[in-house]
Amino acid sequence: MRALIVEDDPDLRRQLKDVLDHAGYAVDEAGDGEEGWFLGDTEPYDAVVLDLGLPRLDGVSVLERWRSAGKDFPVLILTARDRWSEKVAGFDAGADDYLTKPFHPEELLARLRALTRRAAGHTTSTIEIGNLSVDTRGARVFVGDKLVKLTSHEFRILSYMIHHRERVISRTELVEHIYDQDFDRDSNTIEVFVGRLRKKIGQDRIETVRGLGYRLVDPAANERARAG
Amino acid sequence: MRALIVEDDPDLRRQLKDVLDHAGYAVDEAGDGEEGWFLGDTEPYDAVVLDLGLPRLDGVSVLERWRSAGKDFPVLILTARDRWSEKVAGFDAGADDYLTKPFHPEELLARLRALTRRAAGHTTSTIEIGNLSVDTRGARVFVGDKLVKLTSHEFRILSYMIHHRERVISRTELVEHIYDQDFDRDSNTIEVFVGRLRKKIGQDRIETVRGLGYRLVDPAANERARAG
DNA sequence: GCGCGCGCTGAACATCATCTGAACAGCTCT
DNA sequence: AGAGCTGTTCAGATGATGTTCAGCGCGCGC
Repeated sequence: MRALIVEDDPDLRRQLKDVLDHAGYAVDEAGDGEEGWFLGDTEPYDAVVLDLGLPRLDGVSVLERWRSAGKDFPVLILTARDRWSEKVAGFDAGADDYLTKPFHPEELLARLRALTRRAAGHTTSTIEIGNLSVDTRGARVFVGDKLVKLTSHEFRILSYMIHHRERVISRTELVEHIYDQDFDRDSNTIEVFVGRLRKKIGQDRIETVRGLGYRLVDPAANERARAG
Repeated sequence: MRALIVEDDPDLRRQLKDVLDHAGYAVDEAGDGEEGWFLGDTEPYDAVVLDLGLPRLDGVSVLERWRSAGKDFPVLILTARDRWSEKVAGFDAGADDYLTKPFHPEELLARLRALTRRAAGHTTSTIEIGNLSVDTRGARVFVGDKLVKLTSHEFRILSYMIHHRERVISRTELVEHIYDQDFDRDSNTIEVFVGRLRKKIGQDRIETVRGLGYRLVDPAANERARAG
């Protein structure tokens, strides 16, 4: 974890650095707003501790510049004054947390932990096979860069297949996962859907294994390894 | 946005509810730890305000149970006492922010905004998609540079959608986050609102994904690459 | 090579989700 | 109480979507 401290009071800055150092952060320091802004704009920090009263460029402005430049690291704001209106301004400029001096080192660390913990919780939701990519949250499918419109059931089937890639999936397995309990067992609905899917995403992306079911494959990788 | 208040003092609870109501949240209330835990375990909240001193089950325990059950909504902790050791315990139990009584309503709102904003992966209080920009603080919406007047619920829906941009949002998800506990589940209110929204911000900005729900998109970016 | 069945496909059909306009109800402000 | 705004309900229209069906191609076992 890499942290930036922007604080003009040398004593407090030193104290902050000690605390963060001790907690295992790699710490950079800045003594005024300009320097702080530059560092934050340049280096990839995991957390920033920012004083509001700063020479050369005040804290809220620094924060606004970062945010409008797309920087999204968590920022914890410090101030000596306990004025709620300033806190509100800080929050709306994009701060994630706030601490009033004097504070207890343990509390600063706890807040930083909370911030970095939450910032880490971003996961992707698109699965790819070859140049076919399925965005499971957005319910969208791309072939290359081209958006393909699928109906609800088509998407469910493709989604299930791509979650079990390179495996043969039987018709009944599909039926059981697409529909609830009772569904007419002999019906060729699945075949119709697979047919429509093939038309939309490309014929060679879904292989049919006669007597067993279907398999989703990467057509480009087919030439490479062919066993039987 | 839907919020839960867990607070045993009836006066303070009423005051909190008023503040959040007025800010456009759909608010549920709980008077003790057990009830609060149950609601948080059952309903999908976007933010929780949790008192630490509670009858039946104390706040830290409630929070710990939620977190170990995988609940990841942002939690803001309240306490009358200014004891930092309790704050630290709260943070390490999984709290995202902390406020000491007495507090200024504006500050509570600012902190909640910061929490929900970050939980959705955004850093500033105005969120844009294409030339549509939503100021979550001022509750104002612009198409290009033209101000659009939205009613309270229209704004709530658009606000929730833009916090979860490029994702399909089901009708029930919308209902659960726009309204509090008791609401007639089958009603086409949402459809009516979406229709009115489309009339105000442009037809092609809200796609309907049949059988799944709606998706807020940038109509200009139809051919462009995908997001993660 | 031959026939059997499995799987494919196009079109027709039925259904269901969603949209839309309008009316109604509730609240606030004067 | 009345006017205006907002949220909710309702019913009919509409079109996309799921399902069925019948005919055909073709691989597979014999």
